[in-house]
Amino acid sequence: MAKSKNTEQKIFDAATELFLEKGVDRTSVREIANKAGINLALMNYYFRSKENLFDAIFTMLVKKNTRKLIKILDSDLGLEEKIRKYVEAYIDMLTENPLLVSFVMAIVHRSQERITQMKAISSLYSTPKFAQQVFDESKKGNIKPTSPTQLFVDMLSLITFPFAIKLLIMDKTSYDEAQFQAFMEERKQRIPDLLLLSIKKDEE
Amino acid sequence: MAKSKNTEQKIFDAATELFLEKGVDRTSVREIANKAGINLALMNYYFRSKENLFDAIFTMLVKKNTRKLIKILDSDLGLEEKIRKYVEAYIDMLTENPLLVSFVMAIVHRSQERITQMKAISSLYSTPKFAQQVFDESKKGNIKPTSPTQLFVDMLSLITFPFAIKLLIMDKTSYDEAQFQAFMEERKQRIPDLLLLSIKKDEE
DNA sequence: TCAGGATTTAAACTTTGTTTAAAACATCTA
DNA sequence: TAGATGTTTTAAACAAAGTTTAAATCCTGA
Repeated sequence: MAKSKNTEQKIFDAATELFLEKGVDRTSVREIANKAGINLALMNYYFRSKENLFDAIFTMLVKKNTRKLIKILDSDLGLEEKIRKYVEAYIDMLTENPLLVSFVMAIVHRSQERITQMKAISSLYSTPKFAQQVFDESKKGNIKPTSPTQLFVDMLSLITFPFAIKLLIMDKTSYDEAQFQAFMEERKQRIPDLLLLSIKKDEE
Repeated sequence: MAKSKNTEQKIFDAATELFLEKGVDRTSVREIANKAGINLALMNYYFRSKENLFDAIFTMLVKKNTRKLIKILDSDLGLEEKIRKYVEAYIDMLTENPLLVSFVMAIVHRSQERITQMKAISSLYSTPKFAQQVFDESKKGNIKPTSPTQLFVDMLSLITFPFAIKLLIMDKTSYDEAQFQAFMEERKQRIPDLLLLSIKKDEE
């Protein structure tokens, strides 16, 4: 068990590094074996397949980087502050881990079916507390009657999609890296403002 | 040239059908050759590679399906009506062509670099007229001072991203296909309302 | 008509991920 | 301690994929 754990870990670490560096598709199993200093077949021995290895790594990365987001969503903060904190933390997270974006895109694109089975993803998008909160505030008349699902999808879309089309935006606007950062920084204000405005009760 | 055009077209058509049906990755070149009734090597003769063939098909599909969208964006409609029409047409388009979504995701994921070079995509997201309009209305004081880019990115995100995470949404909400349709139908109202609210001048 | 370019073919090549079967190693029990 | 048993590692082969090659065939224009 001692040495085996070691080998498994070596594969996991080497693959993580390579996947992040060059993307999953452009990383071959032989390369992983090389970098880990192990025999080619061991990858299939420990992880059943490359796809499986990717899942394991992806789950780890998501778990590691989204704890904070889930905590915010499940906290007792008021709706406004919760949304502001969530948007900011999410944008920070994707800015610091640009590869998570492409990983998510990889999943979304390559195996929509599988994405719903991944617990890490699943828990990230499970929002009972947030939904309840929106529901309660609607009922109490503090905000407009609002579908929690629509609101949450709005929020996710506004946060995530711009990262997915980052190069397109940079191309169209001639932004450099720093300007794109500033663009996303601006969105930390803009998105909550937009969302809060949309649920704000009409003055009567 | 007569027969050749024919062969090229046969490859193109067979590949289009297969790509749409099973996705690019799950379609092999041999399958395409089979379906087209041609020799395996002809695919590489006419299109330099499978990747290239995909690009050609993708460009065709985008062109074919986005003419209407571009027309709306370049029209002389007022900002409000333009946004409403655009959102509706875009959602209709993605609803009718679910595969365009996964095609876009495939591109976004697999070759961000290349996406900016694709003229079809590029023209879809080139919005000088819309930007000018937002700029003018801002200046005239008809709407809040608004960054056209931010507004356009908001709009695209709110329209497109939900399709990308469709299965996730269906899973979380236990929607069936029809309910998801209704969900997107609702967004045809919701998204313009949201966007217009965000640019509406504060009453003083 | 026939020379030369375009098209088509069969076959092979390269690189993937994966599997196999035997060897090496470790561990536990009689 | 010796041997059996299960785990880990190895080298080799496999199948499927995209691509390339080189020869054969077809077509066209002088």
